[in-house]
Amino acid sequence: MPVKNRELALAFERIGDALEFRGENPFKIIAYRRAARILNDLTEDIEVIHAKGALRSIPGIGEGIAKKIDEFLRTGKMKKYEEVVGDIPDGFLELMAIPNLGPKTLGLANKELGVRSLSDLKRVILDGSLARLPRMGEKKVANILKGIERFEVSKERISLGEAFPLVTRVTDRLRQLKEVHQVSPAGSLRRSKETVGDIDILVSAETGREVIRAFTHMPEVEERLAEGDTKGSVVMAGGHQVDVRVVPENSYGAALQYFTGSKAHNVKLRSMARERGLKISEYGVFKGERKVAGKTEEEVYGILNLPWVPPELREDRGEIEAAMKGKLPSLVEYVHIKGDLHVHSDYSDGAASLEEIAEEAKRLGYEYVAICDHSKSVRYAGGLSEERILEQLEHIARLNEKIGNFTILAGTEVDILQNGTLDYPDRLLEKLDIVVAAIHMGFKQNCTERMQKAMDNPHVDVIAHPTGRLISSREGYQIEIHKIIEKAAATGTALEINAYYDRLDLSDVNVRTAKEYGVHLSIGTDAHNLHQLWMMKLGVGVARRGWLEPEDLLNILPVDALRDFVNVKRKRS
DNA sequence: GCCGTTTTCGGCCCGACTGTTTTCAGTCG
Repeated sequence: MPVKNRELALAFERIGDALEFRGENPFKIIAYRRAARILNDLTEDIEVIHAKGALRSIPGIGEGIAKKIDEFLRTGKMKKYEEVVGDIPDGFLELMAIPNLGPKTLGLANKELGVRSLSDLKRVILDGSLARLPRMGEKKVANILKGIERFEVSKERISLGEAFPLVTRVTDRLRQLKEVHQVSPAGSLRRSKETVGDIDILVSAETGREVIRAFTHMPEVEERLAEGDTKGSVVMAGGHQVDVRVVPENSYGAALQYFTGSKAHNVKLRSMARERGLKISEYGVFKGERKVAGKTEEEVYGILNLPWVPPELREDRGEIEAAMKGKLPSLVEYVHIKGDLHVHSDYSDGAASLEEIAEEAKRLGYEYVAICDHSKSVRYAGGLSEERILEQLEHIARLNEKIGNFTILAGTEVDILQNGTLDYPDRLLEKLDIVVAAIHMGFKQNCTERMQKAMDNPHVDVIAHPTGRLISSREGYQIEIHKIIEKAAATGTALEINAYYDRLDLSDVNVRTAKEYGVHLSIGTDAHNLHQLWMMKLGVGVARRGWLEPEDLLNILPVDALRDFVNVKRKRS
């Protein structure tokens, strides 16, 4: 994300928090938070938009916020920020993330008891003074204390790749119950968001009690938080919360729509409904007292004259406007994928042999798989010497003759060195079917220029994990992603959607920007063993969140067309 | 603070749950 987009988003987020804490007009708070979200989601650099004088053309950015953006970009400061956030102690606003403790209570504790930090808060709980404030009591304070415990141990959101297998186990189990009609994950997991908060699962059934009981008594359940007739909530082994809700068949669609979110998408949908004299809730769409839709999601969208919107698009990033105009993209699907374009074998640091990988890829229904082991400088990952990769090349050729109806593509994940040259010479690269290039060392050293230089090489077909981020632990290279995308467009180089669960790099928003620049994308799992090949599904999720249609992806090409793509760039020079 | 084929002012999504209340405020999703 462009650096100013991020800084402005953070500033508006903080202003929103501060205003909430100060008990300001809630709609003003929403406006700031909306602006923060818009800046996070923006595919363009806000400085570019500012230079064009087009700030006000962004929906959700009005006169006030446009002025503040302008002030910040010109002077590096924002008066409003200093005013409302300036004198609040560091870390105080974060206390609003404590479950069961909201701005009102925090504000009260601050005003009446001088609470300014987490340790202050604990003190006024323990000495009983918080419980004596108006509308407070023993139980409320006990809940806040529980919230603090969760806050302190809170593993933040878990990654999609960890949540996915967990939710599949639960939904498979629920489907076996005779009371159950339909089962679906909901929430951010259904939207394929890269991280997931609590895991929500929706069930339609005639009676809820037995379903909930079966769920809360699954062997993996560590703690039961709630166990009613329509809702069950547990902590699973590993500390992740999972909620199951049971609804009757005739409101399943409305409930699924509701619990899938995102919040911003739903808010917009509801406000559209209101303009038409309709009311949407998780029970259905109502005209006065009369229920007019709710059995399926298609019905809910249909009553607003909209086509069904794929869950991955439901982020209020223009999908509702596109749906109104009949311009929703027809998104790529997992069944379109003909091969995995980034897999490691036991030649470098992977666990599986070429034979095993080919067999498994074939079983998954692919037509090809690209073996992209590390190059010689990446010692810690068993990078291949030039002799060794030539051996591998011959090995692949022999296997391809043996296997019918399937192609192993000889590739490499060649390192982009500190000076921007590649770790193998061109005379070697030209022997390979596909060349994926990546940075693994010197994350802070002019990465933008190095990648640009690499893309100028006619043999480089794909840039792997272009930002280098690790979701759980690392920010990524210091790069200007827009320059990378522009260069990819100019040189006919594809950018990777690395589907490894902790990477998902490029991210959804960057994928969408790349598409807008006409860049092709390539999904690779970066799998280091057979089991990890399933993560292609995560990559497809990111592609769909980036609005990709089949033709935007290399992976949907038959093998000959894929070779054509490679040759076009090689012949250019 | 944003926004407008009913509005440039007066709205802004909706409901459940909980705990504190004697009619409702706060928090959550």
